[in-house]
Amino acid sequence: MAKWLVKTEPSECSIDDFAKQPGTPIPWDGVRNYQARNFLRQMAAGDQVFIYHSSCKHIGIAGIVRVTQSAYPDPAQFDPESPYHDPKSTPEQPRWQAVDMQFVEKLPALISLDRLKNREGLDQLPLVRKGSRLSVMPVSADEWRLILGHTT
DNA sequence: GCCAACGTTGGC
DNA sequence: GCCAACGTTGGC
Repeated sequence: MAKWLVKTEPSECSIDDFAKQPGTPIPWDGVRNYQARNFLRQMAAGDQVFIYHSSCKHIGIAGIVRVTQSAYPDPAQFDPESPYHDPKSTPEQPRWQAVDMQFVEKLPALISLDRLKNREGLDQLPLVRKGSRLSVMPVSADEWRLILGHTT
């Protein structure tokens, strides 16, 4: 089972929004970057995903969700009213994908970006690489374990 | 609010 | 195909 990390602004969708509806799949939509989209396409039901809070007061990994539905065309791309509308997308040739995810757990304590940067073994994780803006990325089993492993 | 780094667009 | 201009991301 593959593992992943996704970034989100908690004002948009936070781990608490998942926690409020523990049995309900929430669409992960609005991804408008090709590299991130390609990773979305590789997600399978059952995959676990770190939720990372960005552009906020407490930056870091806040919890875990899991994929309940693999990639399907993101409806927002067809909606002229949506900020995620893409006029170059058609139902025959959709450019963008969404997946559904649902709550697994909120971490007892946020794992801060600062801590992630200082952890050995995470140098290859795009999240901590200078200038990286990738919002959906794979996490290896080793990285996953390192991230959860120690909390000091 | 600032700004470095990045991705995309479009003229040539 | 190049690359300048522009818009966005995201930490600080």
